Amino acid sequence: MNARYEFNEIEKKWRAEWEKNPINKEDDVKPRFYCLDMFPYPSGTGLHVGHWRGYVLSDVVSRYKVLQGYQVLHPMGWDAFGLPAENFAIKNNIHPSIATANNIANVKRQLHEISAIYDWDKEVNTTDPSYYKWTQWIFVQMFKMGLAYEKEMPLNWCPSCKCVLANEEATSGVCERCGSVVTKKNLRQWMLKITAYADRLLEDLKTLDWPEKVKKMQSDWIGKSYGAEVSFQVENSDKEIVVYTTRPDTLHGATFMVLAPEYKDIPELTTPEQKEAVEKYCYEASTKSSVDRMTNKEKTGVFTGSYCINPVNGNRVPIWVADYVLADYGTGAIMCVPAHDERDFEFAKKFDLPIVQVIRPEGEEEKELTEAYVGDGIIVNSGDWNGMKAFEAKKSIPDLLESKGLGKKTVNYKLRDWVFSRQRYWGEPIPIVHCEHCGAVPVPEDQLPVLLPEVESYKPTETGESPLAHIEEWVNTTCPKCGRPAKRETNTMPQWAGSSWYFLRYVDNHNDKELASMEALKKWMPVDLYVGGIEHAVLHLLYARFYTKVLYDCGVVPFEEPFHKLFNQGMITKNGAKMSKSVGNVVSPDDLVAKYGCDSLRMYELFVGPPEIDCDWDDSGIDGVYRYLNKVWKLVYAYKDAPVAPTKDMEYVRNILIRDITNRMEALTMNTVVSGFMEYTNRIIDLAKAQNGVDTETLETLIILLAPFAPHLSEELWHEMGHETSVFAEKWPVADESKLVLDSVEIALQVNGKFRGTLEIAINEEKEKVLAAAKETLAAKIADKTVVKEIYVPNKIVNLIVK
RNA sequence: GCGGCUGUGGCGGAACUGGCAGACGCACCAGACUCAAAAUCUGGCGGUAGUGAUACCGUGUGGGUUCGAGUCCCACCAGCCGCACCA
Repeated sequence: MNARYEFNEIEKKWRAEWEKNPINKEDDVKPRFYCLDMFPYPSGTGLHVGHWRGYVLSDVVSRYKVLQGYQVLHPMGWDAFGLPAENFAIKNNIHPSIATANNIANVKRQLHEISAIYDWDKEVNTTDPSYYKWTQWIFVQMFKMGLAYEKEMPLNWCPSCKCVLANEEATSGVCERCGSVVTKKNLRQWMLKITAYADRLLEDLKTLDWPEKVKKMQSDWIGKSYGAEVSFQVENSDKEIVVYTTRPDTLHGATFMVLAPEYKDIPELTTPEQKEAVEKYCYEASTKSSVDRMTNKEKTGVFTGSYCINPVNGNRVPIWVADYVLADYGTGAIMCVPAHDERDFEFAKKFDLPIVQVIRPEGEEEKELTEAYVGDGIIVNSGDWNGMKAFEAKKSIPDLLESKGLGKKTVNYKLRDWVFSRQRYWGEPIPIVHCEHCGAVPVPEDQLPVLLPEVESYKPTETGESPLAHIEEWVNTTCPKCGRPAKRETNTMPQWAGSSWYFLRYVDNHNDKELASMEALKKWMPVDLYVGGIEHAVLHLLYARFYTKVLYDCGVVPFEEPFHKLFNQGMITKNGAKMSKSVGNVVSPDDLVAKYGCDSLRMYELFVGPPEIDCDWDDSGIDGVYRYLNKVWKLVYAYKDAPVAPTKDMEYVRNILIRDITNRMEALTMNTVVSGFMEYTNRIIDLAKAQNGVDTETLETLIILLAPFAPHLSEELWHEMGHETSVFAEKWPVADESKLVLDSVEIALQVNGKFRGTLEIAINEEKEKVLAAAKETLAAKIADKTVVKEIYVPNKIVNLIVK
């Protein structure tokens, strides 16, 4: 054995060996564990130390599970459709598939350098026709189920990507990918009816072992609310306006009504005198970007000249138009109760509309409101309803209205259907043929995949037309139903399409008959641990859950939720900024591997901080773990050949090491696992020096425990200990509780709650003896005082209260 | 604006159900080895006062509960994240 830790040699050797003889063999007797990373987009920049953080974590868990006797599925693949490859293609006139293949090769090389135990036979690539055949197949099923439909409507349009965006991609009115301000464009698009699954997507969140933050973000995004639709008769007309409200208890206080500028009946509701003003207002609203509409919160609006009748008290209610009402939520019309809604209050003040208080805070007198009161209270000024408790009435009134034919109980969601088509080249073609006679016809399943054709220009157009639209020989086809000439759908799918089901494909990735066999799905799914960044809290994770539920409904998968446990690793920044090529702050793992070795970098990635918290990268800390691994090497080198019999003290340290490392592994608090290793190794070294030797079991225990973290070093040391087989064939040790019982314990001594020293006592010593000993030790501090109270917590603390 | 999370040395961070705050590591300082440096090893390392044992202060701020609070409760401040007029 070399006296020095030659990581280069060792890592090379064992990497080659593991590639020949994988440590994670197929074995149907063992229990199974599916540990999944969010698969990467194979970017030209390659991986940086931030990517490694998640991959190391999942690899450590995978190896830990192997040691615990599981058969582990830990696959990797490529989310390879998408804009960067396409933009690169436009710039350099290289086919995206070529750039993608190059990038994959590079990233794969980097992944080999962390020695993650990926099973490359399970690799998937979303751009591979044998993969996207099934992405298209799923779309066809959705079409047949009525979940995929076409619609023309104003959509989020990114002027920079020249492409429509889903609502999830346009939060805050800004393009999720490039940060451009999103505008609206009226286009015919394919939509997926994710709203049909809103309730199940919300309800099933409860069953998931996910960070509460992510669950909350999803439930907020779905945005379920309970309320009522109420019909208001328009004065001197047979028209009705239906509004949605979550506060039907305030109905008597509705003093005006506001319609969204896009509300369809506005022209008929507008009086001739108001016509010009209303048309002008609606036109201006239509030209505003959603960012303007959001940031400019100053209320604006215009009166239509018409009135409707409040159904519960017969009052005349003026009808206004204002852009603070959203056209696509609820009915696009609201009743306004300025006394009890902040926005309505502001509007009423600005346009001098009446404010009628209908809720009085309990225990307070009625008084003039200086701001909207939105809390609970007693209903007043509301006829029969007076005296009811508002928040209780809120639940019962919808039924009351329903029985009188004035409205009905309703539920609403913020979630909108998913805009699913994109006007770009590098994506899955949507497998639909448009026929003049038959309408939209899905490509028959035996003709899938619809291959992405070669194209002369990848450039997106200003008009919202896909680059595929110009390839006539591809576009022109025949209708699968009637055989007459027809045209192919030229939009492609969003990048989310391929990533919404890839976790299903890993379990049976060579299957050309179905997307995955029921048997393989039952065997592996759902994913036991899913590791990835928080940025997908709503997007990918919501879409993947939706896909899974759809596939469950068509009997293709036997479960409703794909990811049992989710772990979000924190982002790694450099100088406070997200690592990116354009900022020039990318820390590449390659150099660090060369300098310190893969094992050191793996451990440092975990040691930088709590794994779920963002942290700033600093190279200097890696010296600490590098020194630690050297220490372990020297420890084994120094003592392996002359073992001593186990001592009581050493057995204690060994078992507490096992216990703490295991507990911390289970909690995924990886930074404390590493510090635990350091702490207990220091204790082993001190003891070894004091007793002039270490027992073999202690050294071997340390080596096995360390194996998931520093696999090469551990494997080498394991063989140095004289073993012929892999350390990963060993069993993760279990702490022997009997060795953790101490004879004596050091307790803290306090006087009036202040720390005044320690005392060594026999474990579970009698109270009287401990107190006597404590008083003796503290004699000088309590000499001229009287002890008025004695507090004794067994094996922990004595606190003497003196006067 | 609403909601959530987080505030501990020069830095990253420990502290299980309230019980010796600052584990572990980085950086730094001193010493050993060396002609010297690097590497390595040993020791020190929250603040103030004192030669010293020691004393007092100290986990964002202010209150409270408790024998005892980083940990529990109330109010506030700061930072980060999410949502963005969803009626």
